[in-house]
Amino acid sequence: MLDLAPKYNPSEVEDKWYSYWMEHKLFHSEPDGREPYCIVIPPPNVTGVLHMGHMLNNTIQDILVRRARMQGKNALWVPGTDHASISTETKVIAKLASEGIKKTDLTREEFLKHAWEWTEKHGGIILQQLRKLGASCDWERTAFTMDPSRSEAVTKVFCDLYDKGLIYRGLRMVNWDPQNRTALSDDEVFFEEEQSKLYYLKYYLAQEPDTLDAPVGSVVHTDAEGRHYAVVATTRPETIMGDTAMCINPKDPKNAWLKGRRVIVPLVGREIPVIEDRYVEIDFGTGCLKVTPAHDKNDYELGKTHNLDTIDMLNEDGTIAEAAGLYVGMDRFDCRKAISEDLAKAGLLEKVEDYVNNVGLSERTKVPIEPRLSLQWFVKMEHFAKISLAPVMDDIIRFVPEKYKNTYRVWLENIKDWCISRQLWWGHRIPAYFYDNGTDEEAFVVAPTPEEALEKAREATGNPDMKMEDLTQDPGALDTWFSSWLWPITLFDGINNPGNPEIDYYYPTATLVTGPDIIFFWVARMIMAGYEYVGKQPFDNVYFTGIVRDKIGRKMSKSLGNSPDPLDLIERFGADGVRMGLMLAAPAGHDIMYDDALVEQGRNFCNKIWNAFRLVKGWEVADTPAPEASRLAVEWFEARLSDTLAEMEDLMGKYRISEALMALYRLFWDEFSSWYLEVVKPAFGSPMDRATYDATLSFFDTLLKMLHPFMPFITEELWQHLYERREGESIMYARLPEPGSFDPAVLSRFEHLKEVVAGIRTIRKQRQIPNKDTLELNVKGAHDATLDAVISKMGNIDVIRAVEEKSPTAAAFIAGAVEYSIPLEGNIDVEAEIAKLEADLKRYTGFLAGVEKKLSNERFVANAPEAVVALERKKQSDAKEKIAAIESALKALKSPSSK
RNA sequence: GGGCGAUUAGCUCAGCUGGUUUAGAGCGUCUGUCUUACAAACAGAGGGUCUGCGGUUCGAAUCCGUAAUCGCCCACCA
Repeated sequence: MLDLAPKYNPSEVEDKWYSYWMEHKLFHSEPDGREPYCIVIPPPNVTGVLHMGHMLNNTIQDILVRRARMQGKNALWVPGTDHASISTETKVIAKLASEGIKKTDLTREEFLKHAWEWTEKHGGIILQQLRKLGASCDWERTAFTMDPSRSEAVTKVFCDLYDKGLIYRGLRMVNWDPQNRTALSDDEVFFEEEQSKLYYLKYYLAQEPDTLDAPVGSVVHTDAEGRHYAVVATTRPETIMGDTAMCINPKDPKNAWLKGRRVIVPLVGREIPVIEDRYVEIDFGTGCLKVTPAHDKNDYELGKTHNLDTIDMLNEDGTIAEAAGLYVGMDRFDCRKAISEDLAKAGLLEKVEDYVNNVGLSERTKVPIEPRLSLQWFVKMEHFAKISLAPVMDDIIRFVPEKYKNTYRVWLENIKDWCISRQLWWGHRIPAYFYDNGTDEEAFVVAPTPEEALEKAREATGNPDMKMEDLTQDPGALDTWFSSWLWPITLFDGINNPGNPEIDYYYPTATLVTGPDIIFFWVARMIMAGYEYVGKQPFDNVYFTGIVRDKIGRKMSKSLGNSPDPLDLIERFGADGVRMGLMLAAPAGHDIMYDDALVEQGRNFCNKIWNAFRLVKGWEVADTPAPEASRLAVEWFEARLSDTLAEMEDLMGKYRISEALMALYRLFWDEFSSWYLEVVKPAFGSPMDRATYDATLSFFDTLLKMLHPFMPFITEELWQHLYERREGESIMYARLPEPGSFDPAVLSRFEHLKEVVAGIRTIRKQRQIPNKDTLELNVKGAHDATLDAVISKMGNIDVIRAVEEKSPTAAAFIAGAVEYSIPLEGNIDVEAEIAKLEADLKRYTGFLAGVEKKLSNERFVANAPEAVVALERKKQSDAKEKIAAIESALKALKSPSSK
């Protein structure tokens, strides 16, 4: 016996093989004459650590890449990381804060120094972790979204889009994150339900009329002194300092008495007009709306329509600004509390109700966002929407699962301009230069370098003496996604150096594997950039993974502590086991409920493969003729292998990876180990004939190749034991065989055989007959003797005899329409046998009745396709035969002679 | 408020354009077995009428309608 441990020990082989692959540069790819197959990694955050989502996502990518490689394609998987502007900057600020340093105390350069240090310290950990998983990335190509080549491209694209009129700068209502003090795009805001309050505030009339001429239906509020007021319901009383109007619906009878009047903002004392707009819902609250154009999107629109003043009363950190006049410097939420108390004291608060509303939160910091009017940079999206819709709808880019096409379409059809500027330092700096000391917001030029900017500024101003010091670069950085959307292009230098051999060869990439949560952020935008800058789709297929949840369906999160550490799992179950376990449970687009039981199954499978190999390699070989049973098993398994190869090809083409893996799992475990190996296994101590041995090794070889994309380490290890091979060779580059043709009858015959053997085993078990004891098998009916040699071996049968009638003392079972029986010493339990047969009889009679009902229906026979009718007739005759066999068995049992 | 998707064995899922057996798999369960590759295993068994209702059809898990439940996306009415 070969010296292999009885259990597979992953830790002994994983690092060894990963080093081997690296040492021989087996992951590296260069353009050549072969068909390319390229995947670009969705770059994880540079300072991130590996979590279960990455495990799933990267396992899928590795499977696809390894499979392509084994199909003879030039496979390339490009790794890299994302600078993750907001996320990283937030982390750096937190780290500095812990050292007592405030961002505002630092210059831009100082801050960036800290950020780079942080990036270098934590950066790339995640890529190291991916190696543990077995990821076959071409590490020589590791990229970073903020390295010089990528940065140059980003700047270039910004300038180009600006020149094309697709980027503009404008004053807009944007989502403002007061913690990070930056603008966010709409996609970076998520909404959460919050228990809040609805405050009803009193707005007194500015001028008390002598007589109030209120129309019918008016709801007029009058206080104890007879003064009139309107009531406004708001969730944000702290914004009243920014009120510049009150708005009613022109068709609202309740508030018609307010038309044309002016009211006084409570506490503030400012007079504001009552305006009318159909935007106001008559039935919400009191039908009166306070209008704060500087701090609400809809109010801003109202302000524009009605020419209202705008009072910006919040600072960028969310505290109350000078312009408010009151509560200056107080935090917005403290102010809400204070103001509601003050309003109550002043008798200006009518009532407070509990209210559930949706609050927009910053995706990164989770703080409530503040709609804020500010000057930002935007990408016009109409053009991009136009060029990117059709390719997905027409399946030039195939989405798996397909349902996301819809999501994509709806988003593009309602697209809004993309706010790309962030008031952050960590990121690509906006290449815009102001030349008027910041006094004129319009006085800027956009250029890739300061030198070119100066040139342009001189031209624009007609002042040839302008100096570099007169230019001020926009302090802002670009949205991270403004670099990510170029990823598949910039990895091959397709912006700086268009038409170069690499971009021509690898682009469009084959498949993008990512989560549906970034379909808008990233997938859609890559498609846009792809068409704009290369004129082609960035990828042919997009595979959307699900979310990894815990076994009761909760998202994995740090706070719940329900997220296992991937490296710990790899330690405990082996990388192959973890990969296998995850993949078994992960159909495309389905969330996966993670449970250790899954990876245990994966580990067990590794062990099964390992032990099957130990068995095979432990055999002695002799030049003897092959036994009949072995010959038949080889013929059968060859067919079975081809069958599964074809099935897997089909499933993988549809990205049904978990099903493909399951097919393979069953092939290896049930068919190969439980049947094939058991049939060909020589008696203890006996050698095996060479023909069967060679066939078995060749089967094993094919199985390892089929398994390799899913389980790279164990397959490489065993493949090495299987053959002598030269240093540098690897199963990674072995060719996956094409499915051969086979006779389906070979498979169906073997399936029947399994039924017969199972029948024999059941009888053995029921009667507690040891496997060692040989038995005689009697056959009544049209038995196909082709596989008798196998039946004999697997059932430990010494004689197979055709009989006219079953012996009265034989235990019987029916397989197909053949009655098999095993003569036994002593009496059989006639009652039990009869009961079992009668249950069968009932079942088949019922089945036959169903079939015959169909066949006797003239309309069925007339309307159904011929093949279907023929099939029903076949079912009918099969059932009849079976029933006849059962009845004859019953009759024999019931006849007095058997008692 | 709008849209999309789901509901099949204890659990996780297949079942593609309606007809291949009155529905399949893996895991789990139950019963035997330490049978020299593997107890992380072997052998055997049980388990669902396809969420409810209605319809179309010769025929429905599969198509249509409807109700319920769940999930996701978009919008965000103060």
